Amino acid sequence: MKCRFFLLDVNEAHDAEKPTVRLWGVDDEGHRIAILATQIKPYFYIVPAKNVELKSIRERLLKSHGESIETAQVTEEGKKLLGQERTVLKVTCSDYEAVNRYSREIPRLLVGAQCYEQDIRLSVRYIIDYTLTPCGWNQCDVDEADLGGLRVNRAYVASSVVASVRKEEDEAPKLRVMGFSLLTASERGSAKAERDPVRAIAAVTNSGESRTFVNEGDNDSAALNEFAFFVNQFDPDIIVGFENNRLDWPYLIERAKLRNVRLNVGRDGSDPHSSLFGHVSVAGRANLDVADIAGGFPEIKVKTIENFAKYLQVSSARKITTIEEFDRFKLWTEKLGRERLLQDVHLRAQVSLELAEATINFPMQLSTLTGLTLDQVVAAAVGFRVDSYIMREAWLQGELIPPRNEQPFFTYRGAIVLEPKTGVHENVAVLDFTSMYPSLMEKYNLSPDTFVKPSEKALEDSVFVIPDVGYKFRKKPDGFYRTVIRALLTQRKKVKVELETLEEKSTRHKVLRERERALKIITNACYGYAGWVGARWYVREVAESAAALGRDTITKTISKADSLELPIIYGDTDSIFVQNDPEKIKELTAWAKRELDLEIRVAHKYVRVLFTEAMKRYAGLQPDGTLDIVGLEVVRGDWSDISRQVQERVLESILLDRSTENAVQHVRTTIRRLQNGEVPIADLTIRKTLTKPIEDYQVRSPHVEVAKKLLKQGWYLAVGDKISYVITKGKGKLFEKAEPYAQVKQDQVDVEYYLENQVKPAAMRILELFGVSEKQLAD
DNA sequence: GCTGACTGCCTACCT
DNA sequence: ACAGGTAGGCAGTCAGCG
Repeated sequence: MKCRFFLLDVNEAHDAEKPTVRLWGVDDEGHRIAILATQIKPYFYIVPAKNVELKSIRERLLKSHGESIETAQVTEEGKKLLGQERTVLKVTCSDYEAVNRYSREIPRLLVGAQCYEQDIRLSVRYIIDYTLTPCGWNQCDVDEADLGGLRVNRAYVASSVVASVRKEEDEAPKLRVMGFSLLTASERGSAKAERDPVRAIAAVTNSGESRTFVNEGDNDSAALNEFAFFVNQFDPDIIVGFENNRLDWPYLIERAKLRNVRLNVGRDGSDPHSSLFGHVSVAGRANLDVADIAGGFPEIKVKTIENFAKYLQVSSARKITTIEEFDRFKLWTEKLGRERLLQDVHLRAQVSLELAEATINFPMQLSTLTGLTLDQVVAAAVGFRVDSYIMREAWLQGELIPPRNEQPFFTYRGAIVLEPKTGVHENVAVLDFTSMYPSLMEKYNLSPDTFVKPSEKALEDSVFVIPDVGYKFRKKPDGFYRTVIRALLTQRKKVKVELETLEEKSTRHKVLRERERALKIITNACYGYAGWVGARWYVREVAESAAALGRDTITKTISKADSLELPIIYGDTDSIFVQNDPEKIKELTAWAKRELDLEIRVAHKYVRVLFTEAMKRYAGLQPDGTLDIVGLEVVRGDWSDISRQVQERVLESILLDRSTENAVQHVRTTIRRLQNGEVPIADLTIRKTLTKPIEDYQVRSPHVEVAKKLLKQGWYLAVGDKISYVITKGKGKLFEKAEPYAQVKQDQVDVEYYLENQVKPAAMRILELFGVSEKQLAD
């Protein structure tokens, strides 16, 4: 029989006798299903040195591995190695161990031979080889099988190879989603799993169920058991939480281990386990961390669940309040406090669920596009998303997938940034080259397989010579990156065309909008990927050439604008800010299309725009009356709110009201409030991220010293955490006066510091352009 | 012993 | 753990200084 299913998760069955890939999903009728596929066996390729007789290799190989002839099968296959057609040996093994054993021995056994694709896991292999569509519909012939302990409605054995059903318009089935959140509290510092029991676990489902498993005493076994039972009973397809990968799951796993409780919430009965991209994986389900999704919203500076909820305006957003970790234990010991905590943990689960539902379309499209499962694609960094996407492309083209190997790293010259014309400019247009780097890579065929090594000879006419760096790339045939980028650009164009024809509210429009975003993200990351040492297709010269062509492009464009007498105010990488002169802009755009074969679009229009002397920092008034603030303190997460607010008001006064006087007045008022102790501590807090382990820091800086203090007090801190501190009165260096913000009282604040090093500099950065002196602020 | 110029570390930003 | 380019704060060093 045929089974058509929406693919949610893929893993390997380690308990099976032979290598088995398990596909988890939801079928046409809404049944949760598992398909066991044993058609595929682990394999790898051997690329022998050139001019070596393959037959003899094959025989030598089988002879030297006498004991394993039965376990390996060697066949010849035509593949490409960086575009070069090669006949290679495919070694199919009975298990992984054999893959590892043979692929390690082969270079010793056969001089000059190299192994490929031995690092690709079977589950990945399956998705690639059969072009499966995660978060999409797939089908295959199946035979019904015994459930064998799997927690699904139907288990099957695949009797044919699984294939994706290319019907991307099809909606996802109705999926069961569960949000959860953990409450912990400790008498001193952060709760530690080895010491402090779970206080409560809240779970909320998208079918309206809501449970909170409370543990009042020291023994949390019951709460853990009940939670695991509830998960299995509700049987979610998607599990979400906020920072659940980093905090909730590891804590639960550790407590379960201590209490000897099974957290067997996987659909195969397994426990959650840490997985490939530093996330926690639950077999057969997609466990997602909403914090990872929040990471894709750079406009949210401090990635808390509260901020994310407010930003997206999910329905429970206004109910959510912040309870400091500092206050939690005390609240837990009080009756009312405990009620509040329980309400809070429930709300967090609820908000996680709402946030996931509001944002999940994009990761789903990204999953379909890249071939990573939903949980993986959410957890994976950009580089690995591109990696996954192009591995599939490589396989489709018969190109061998190179390993991810360690290599030396050199930086190279990047983009050009222009010195801005300082001051206020009226009526300005920002012109952008659309997808400049990928377009240049495509146009000049920049690719590892077309790159002409300095030692190689090439006919002058047959190559592109890259300006400035002098690298050469063959014009023919199409390079690997060219085919990849072309495919991405074409797909995106197609999606855009279809979007035009759709109702904005239709489901398909929503899906395609996210699909277009996914295509855009992957396309634009190709340049960075090519220059990333971790990339499988890393060739520095490719990225370096793209950067050089970018500089050439923007330089030529500036010359052209000059010759058109179109004044340029500023420019960065692939954009130039010019006087909004539609006629001349039209001419420039036409020139770019004709001479450079690149598209320029008007990305922004500013009624007025203000530049300080610095690059990458400006503020513009948009036609709709809102300010677009770039690079300045207002948009930086490491300045106190009071300085950001004052600078924003200054910019508003100047750009919107055109009144320096109002700006100055506002600064004076703020200074007075500060001096009177009327500015709350929260607005004085400075946040900085810990970017490495404490012991790796070479200097003593405020946030590092505060982090040390917190660690000493027993708080749990990890790389990536934001340290919030306030500068207090006292003697010495700033790092000696910085204190954890939750522990500072109003009268301890070093008002002088906030005046001289926060508020005044932020305000003066703008005001000094208008001849305002610092003295005038004090009046 | 203090001051100011300068350097390097560090974070967060821009395209 | 996609790239390089840039701003700007703070700590620390060191020359110069009656």
